[in-house]
This record gives sequence, structure tokens and C-alpha cells, in this order.
Amino acid sequence: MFSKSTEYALRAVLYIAKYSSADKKIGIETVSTAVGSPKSFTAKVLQKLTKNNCLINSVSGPNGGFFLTEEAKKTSMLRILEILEEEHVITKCVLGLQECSDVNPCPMHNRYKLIKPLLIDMFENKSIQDVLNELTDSSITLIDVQDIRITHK
Amino acid sequence: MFSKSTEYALRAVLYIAKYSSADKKIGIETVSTAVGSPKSFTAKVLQKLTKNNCLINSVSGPNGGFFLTEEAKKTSMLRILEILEEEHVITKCVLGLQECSDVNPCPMHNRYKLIKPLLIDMFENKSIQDVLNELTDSSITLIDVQDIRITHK
DNA sequence: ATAATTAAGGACAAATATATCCTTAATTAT
DNA sequence: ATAATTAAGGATATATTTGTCCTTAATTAT
Ligand code: FES
Ligand code: FES
Repeated sequence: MFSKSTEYALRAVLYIAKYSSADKKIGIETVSTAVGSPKSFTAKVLQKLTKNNCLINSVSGPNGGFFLTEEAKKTSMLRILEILEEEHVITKCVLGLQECSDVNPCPMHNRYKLIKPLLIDMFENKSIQDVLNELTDSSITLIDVQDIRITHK
Repeated sequence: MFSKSTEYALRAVLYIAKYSSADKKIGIETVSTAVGSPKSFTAKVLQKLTKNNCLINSVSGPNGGFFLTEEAKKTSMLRILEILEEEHVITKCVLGLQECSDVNPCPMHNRYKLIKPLLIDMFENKSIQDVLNELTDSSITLIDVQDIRITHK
């Protein structure tokens, strides 16, 4: 559904939000390993989330890294899609017409117009903090099980 | 949501299904103009839909072109996604994990598992013929309004 | 101040998706 | 049979996405 960039962003933000704070920042190495994404590429994605907007905070230097403020954790998951410019994945026409609206509906529109609001709501009406609360359930994961490697020594 | 290939496929199949029959085939020029897609690229896409599977029929030569049998019109819209290998867009995990299931749910899964069946149903439980019936409503379109050019003479 | 650590960012590489062009094969009309 | 028409398919081009590497800047610890 989403691009790799957005998938990495969603996973990385959730990981950083869960395991970091202003005094305990998380480095890109840790984040990318934890969510199973390529390090340098994930770094670029996180830059978008720190610079243009201020969803994530970052600090250079020793003990530096990424973290989210408590305020930032109140942000909706939709914000991440917006920054990566992927809300259109949900909002655009299923057949690829310019507009998805009741004005010039495509043949799939009458069905999709019932689903689209649910997809939007799934992200809009759900804060990062909401997700974190669900993450306390240990059965919920941010990484593929097959990516988990047990390293001896 | 879907790739250009799939968007073109969905629009082209619907157009061909609506305006063709075994005695009135539609050429690629007409199809691509009608649905606003690049001709040669659309030709490749239609090849996938004719060759590997038999959703669309095609005949070379004068008065040749593409058409759908009445039987083919009973096919579900999901079949188009399958041939283009894009069902995964709907079925895969929103965060990009390998499996989307209750076994290893991601933090978005509990919400997405309510929506995913609706998305699948939108395509699976809807035949090409069903869409054609809705297309009789003239307000429903297959092409962007801004792509419509009024040519004088 | 110096060295070490870590994110920022530029440059480049590889993979994939999208698009075009041209030749070939099939079919039909004459 | 020949010519005309149309899809099939190969080759290639372009754009975008994804991924890597290296240098720079910022920060901290010593
Ligand atoms: S107009 Fe196509 S899904 Fe709304
Ligand atoms: S496991 Fe992520 S959406 Fe189902």
C-alpha cells in the first residue's frame, strides 16, 4: 500500500517513540536494526521527519540520537503520511483519476467512498501514543519474525 | 494506491468490456485515448491480460482488437489485481511486515483487520458486469475531465 | 583544545517502474 | 498472392524509488 520510505518511517517513528526520551536518545544504527530497515536509507527518511517539520527531534554527537517529545507523541499517525506525502495513497481515486469525489465518480467510487473514511480515520484518529499503548501487548511487533537473528556470543 | 499499470488495466478492461463484443473489437489506439493512458505502455499491460490468463481476448489484423466474452465479464475485479500482481497492495501489512495476520500483528493491525476485508470485498464481490451496469449512469466516468479535449473539425 | 561520537547531507549506484519505438506475426480485404 | 491492418513482442530510453558511501557539521567527553 505504502512506499518503502513510508513503511520505514511508520515503523521507525513508533520504535523511537516507544524506546526514547529527551534523556535517552536512540541512534540510527539501533533504530534501523530494530525495525529491519537499511540504515542509510532510513537516515534519509528520518531527516524528513526532523527537518521540514518537527515530529522527531535529533541531537548530534555522543549520546545523541533521535527522540520524540511527549507533545510529539500526541501527533496523529496521519502526520507521518503527510510528511512523506503519501496521504494521497488513501485519498486518491482507485482507478487513478485526478479527483476522487462524488462529482465525477469512477465506477469503483460508490464502494470506495464507504471505505476511504475508514482508512483515513485509521491514521487520523490514532495518535502515536495510542499505538504505544497497544504495543505494551508483547504479541504486537514492529519487525518481521524472520528478520530476528539470534547471535551467539 | 495501485501502480500506473494496474490503474490503466482497470480502466482499460472496463472500457473494453463496455464498448466491445466478439463482433465489435476495440483497437489499442481507441482504448488508450478513451481511458487517457499511454498507448504502447497500455498495450503491454493488455498483453498480460490476454496472454498469461484469458480475461481479455484479442485478434490481430483488420477489424481486430480487444474484446471480452460475456463469460469474461462475469470475472471479479479482483482478477485484474491478481494478474497484475497487486492484490498484495490490499492484503499486505500496512507497516510493511511480511505477514499481515492475527499471529504477529503490527500496531496498526487491530484497526486494519476491520478494513482489509472491505477492500478485498470491493474487488472480489464485484464483477466487471456489475461495474458496467453502474456505468450506464452517465455521471460515472473512466477518464479525467481535464483529459477530455474538444477537437474542432 | 582534542578526540570521539553521531546526525546531516551530498554524491553516486542499483533496482524498478514507466514510456517509446520499431520489427514481427497474425489476420483480413482486395 | 498481395497489400493493409492490427496485436505481439523485443529493444531501448527515461524517471523514480531504493539503497550505499563518504564527507561535513554538531555535540560531548576527556
Ligand atoms: S472517484 Fe474513483 S474511487 Fe472515488
Ligand atoms: S500485521 Fe500490520 S496491518 Fe496486519
